Amino acid sequence: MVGRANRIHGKLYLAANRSEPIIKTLNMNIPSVDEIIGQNDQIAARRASLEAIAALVGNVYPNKFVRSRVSGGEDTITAVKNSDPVASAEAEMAEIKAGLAEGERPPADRKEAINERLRGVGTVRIAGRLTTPTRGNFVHLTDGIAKLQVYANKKGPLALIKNDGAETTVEDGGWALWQLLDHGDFIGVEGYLFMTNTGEVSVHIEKLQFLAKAMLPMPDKMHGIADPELRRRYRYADLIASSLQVEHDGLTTREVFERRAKLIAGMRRYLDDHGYIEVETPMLTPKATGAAAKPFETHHNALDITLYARIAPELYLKRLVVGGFEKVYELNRNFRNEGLSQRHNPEFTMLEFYCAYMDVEGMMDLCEQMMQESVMKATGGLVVEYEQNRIDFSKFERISMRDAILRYKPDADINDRTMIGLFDEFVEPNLIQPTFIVDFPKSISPLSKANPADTSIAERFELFINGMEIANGFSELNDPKEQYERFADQMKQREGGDEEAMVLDEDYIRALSYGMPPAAGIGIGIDRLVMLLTNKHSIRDVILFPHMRPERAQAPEEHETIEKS
RNA sequence: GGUCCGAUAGCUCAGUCGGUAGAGCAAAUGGCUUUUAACCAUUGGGUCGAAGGUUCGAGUCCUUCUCGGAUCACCA
Repeated sequence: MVGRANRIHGKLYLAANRSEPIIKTLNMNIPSVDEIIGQNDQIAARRASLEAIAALVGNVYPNKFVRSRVSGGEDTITAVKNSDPVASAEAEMAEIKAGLAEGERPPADRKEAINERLRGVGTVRIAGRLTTPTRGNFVHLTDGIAKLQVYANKKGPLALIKNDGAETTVEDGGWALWQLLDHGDFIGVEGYLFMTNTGEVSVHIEKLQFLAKAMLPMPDKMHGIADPELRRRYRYADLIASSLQVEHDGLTTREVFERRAKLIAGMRRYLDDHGYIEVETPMLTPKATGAAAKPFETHHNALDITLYARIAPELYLKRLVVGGFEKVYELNRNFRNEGLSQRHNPEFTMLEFYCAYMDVEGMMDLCEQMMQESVMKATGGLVVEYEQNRIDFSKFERISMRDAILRYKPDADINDRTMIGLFDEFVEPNLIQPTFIVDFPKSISPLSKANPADTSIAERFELFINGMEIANGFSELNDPKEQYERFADQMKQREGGDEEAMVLDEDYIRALSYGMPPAAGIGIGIDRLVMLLTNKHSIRDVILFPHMRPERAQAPEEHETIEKS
């Protein structure tokens, strides 16, 4: 411990003499240099606790703790908390207490009957993080999902599990360890279940083992981490705060990402069940194409070529349709070298899928059905509250871009050039409920088939919800000659200064020349959909580790070298 | 990049008209040991984001800078 501290001290000594710490603390429980070298009283106290625990138990970072089985499964805190004996005991106690006056104790015989049943469960072995400060003899442990109260009795038999090398031995003295524990430490306990007077099932600890130390103070249990930057930058601490927090509005950070996982699982399930095959196409590509966006550039040393992080998997997936994958999807990241905003992260997750022999109408039907099923799986319903709106996924409107503009701006002068501008300004913010906008101008849809009835219009749709573009799909252009001409047109715009016009991909033209069946495809922005389902207003709140400015020192010397953007 | 708002104890925040730096929680010490958001008592903890200016005196007023948030423009 001392050696480690000295090393840190030596390494950072120069920085410590500057006016500012090299690790920016920003009002958070993250150590500055002073704190790392031990001048912060709270960290110093934890170090002292660690050393005292080491003297007591030996190895303070043991390699494992085997959680026994209560009813077939592993004894996680969640499993115990949700098990039938615990749930029914708490329900019965709640019923008893409902019939009692304020402060009145439950009848001893009824409580004893409950305890009798709880003892029948036998010994439980659970492990977790201490979520409440260790005053008194009750604390809560959490596995990140559920909390379970544990109880240590000073007088009762309370054994200490020591961790000496590979050996674990059991001795008296658990109370001595109990008194050294800090908020946030990990412990494992063995004991029996009992009912407290206040109606909470707890574990009466018979054996106590120390499992890991929290050297930094835990985030505030009432407020969590309030600063959005710190929540995103120190996501691990934010997630801990999720499990500690007593009161919160809406979903905790953990719940947001659980919901995200459910949505994605629901979409995979839907596509797998409908005969789609999941594929992975290159993320590092020689051409950044398939969408209108600026790419990230990198360099492959051995080949000595420039590669681009993909901006869309579209053209690769359609090559697979050419190759005979009639139903294919990819669910992964795309990268666009553009500004950051509430709705834009440099890397974002998109689901793209393609279905042979289908057109744009069929794709809209499919999109609607898939979204409904996966929204239902993620949230348990089809209506979500977002800001002041109630968004109803049970019906998706379809309206042409022209009609939508006329609805909100009846006197609009609509032509190919003005259409998109009018749409963005007057229509988009009004599209709160799920709405498919159809009949896009062909000129801005270079990969899309034209409508046979009106060749100036593309068979393309975009799905809008709460004023955000969520999905984009079309009948895929499969005429190689026309596709070549559309690319050529894009390249002309590019030369005219439009950096985001699409790049010609000759190999894709070759692929189409082998023949691609009629097909429809779609891309769905997963992050934005998650925002809607979790009532989050920033994309950074639905991405675990969103991109941030690098954390750095504020030392004056370094300011001069920082690029002004 | 433009505009607006913000930065005070480890955390969440007060700080009036410019006049000795505050609370709750967290921490330490002692007490208590079936508690329920955070048991009771005591104690420690601050270069008020940085630099400069006005003033007898600046957390407070002015300028510049840093960092963050909101918003606008491009983008999914």
